[in-house]
Amino acid sequence: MKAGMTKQKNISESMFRPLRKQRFSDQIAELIQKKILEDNLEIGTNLPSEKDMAAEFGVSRSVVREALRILEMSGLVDIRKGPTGGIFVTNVYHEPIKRSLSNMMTSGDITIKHLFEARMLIEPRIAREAALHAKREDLRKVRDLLKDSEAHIDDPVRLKQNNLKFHLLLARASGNPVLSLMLESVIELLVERILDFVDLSLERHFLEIHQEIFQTIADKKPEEAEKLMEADIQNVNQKISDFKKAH
Amino acid sequence: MKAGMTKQKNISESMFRPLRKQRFSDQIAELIQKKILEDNLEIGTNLPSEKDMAAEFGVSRSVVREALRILEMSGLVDIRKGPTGGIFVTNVYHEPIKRSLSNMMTSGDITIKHLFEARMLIEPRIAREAALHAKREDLRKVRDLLKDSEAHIDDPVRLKQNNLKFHLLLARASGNPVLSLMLESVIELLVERILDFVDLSLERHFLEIHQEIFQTIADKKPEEAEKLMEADIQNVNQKISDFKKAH
DNA sequence: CGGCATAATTTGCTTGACAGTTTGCCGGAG
DNA sequence: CTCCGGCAAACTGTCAAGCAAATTATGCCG
Repeated sequence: MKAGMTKQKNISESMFRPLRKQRFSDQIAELIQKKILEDNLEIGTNLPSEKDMAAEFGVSRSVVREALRILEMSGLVDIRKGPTGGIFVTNVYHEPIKRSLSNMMTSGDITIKHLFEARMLIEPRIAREAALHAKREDLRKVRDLLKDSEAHIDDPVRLKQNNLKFHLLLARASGNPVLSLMLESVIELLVERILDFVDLSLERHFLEIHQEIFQTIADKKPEEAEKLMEADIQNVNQKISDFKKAH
Repeated sequence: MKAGMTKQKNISESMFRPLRKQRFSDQIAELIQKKILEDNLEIGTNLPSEKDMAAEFGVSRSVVREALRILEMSGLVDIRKGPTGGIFVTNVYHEPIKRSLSNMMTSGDITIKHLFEARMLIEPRIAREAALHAKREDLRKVRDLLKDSEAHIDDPVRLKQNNLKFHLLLARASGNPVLSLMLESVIELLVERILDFVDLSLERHFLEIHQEIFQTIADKKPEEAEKLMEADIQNVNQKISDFKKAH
């Protein structure tokens, strides 16, 4: 258990060490990644099988498999078994972020409160940006979602799903994928960890608020959208606290 | 190992699909991860070798190796060869996030502008929170850093490094690791992609601004810290634009 | 005591084989 | 003709054993 050298941080030292030879698996992961990203391969594109790639790159299957674990964790590929199986392009860039946050929760570095604070910072801004930049297509999607909720007003589970989707759609509509990415990760983690267990009876109320928010966005009123969203999240936050106290 | 059962995401769909059997490598990655996080193993702790783990878990080395690629990408372990080598605990939670953002840049989904917008949203808030919550220890670190900069006022490379560090230290001092994590990822990516090539002569000026900001934080003036930080980033942003136009 | 070859340890990679899963195909029964 | 069952095929998943490469400790020798 001798400690043994942590990673170096400052340049003067790192000038001479980091010529560390890269593993084949890392290099190949990078090549495949480059192919996917630079060629903008569509989601669902079928890449060659492990065996074929191994042959193409001139390495063993193990190396390719390790590379695939890397790409999988990066949210770039999806792997399925069987004759129609293989390696498929995907993109779930927020998964790695969710994992990092989740890990920090497990180790006790962050709490739900921190996540809510982050959400409280990002989401009102997103509402604002959405009011400014939402495209017609974005608005249509949100409108359809709200209509679906109205049509299933007595199905609280569906309402809850839709209410979550509302926030994700707005994030996409904000026009800044960086904020969208961060918000998605935070929200999905919150849902997994607590929101999933909260009283369903509130969802109908949330829907009403969402309709209000949508209106201000459709009307391109950034200030009001921002404020309403702030109130909405504060509201959810409050319900959660109540809920936690009651249990 | 019949169970399988991955994590489910939404209730209605997950009812029928996700009984996908998990790979050994995934399960083992999870076990090791749990060990690291829940036992709060210190950074640098030496885990058993591949061979030993394979024996302990009763699987082949290939499986363990794939698990290690997963943990490596999650920023949880660091692997070195040789007699003093092995598998060491680390924690670079922001690396996966940086990778995701980097991938999105490569595929053209985001631009530098988006990153700056995110930074513009997060960092003034961080300055504010730092003014409110910074511990004495945090302040000391920042003070030391600024002193080091003064002592090397004629070494622009060092100044640049320190100026970057200033932002990271402040993020840590904010008391919210979620915001800190996000900011670190964004800033480091910006540095890698562009800030590294910008005129060094400006660094001395940035140092002065940082000193001002530090003063407001030490004096616990959140409003002013927030404003100064906003101006600082706007300033950097401006310099970058100028620089890009000139090249 | 210092320097240098050597051994030991650990990761990195290869090969070949077989198991498990999922789908398409084909043939026979109704 | 259609439906059903089982077989074959095409993948990924796992194992085993061994060698290569890197890196450090060891111990010999001058």
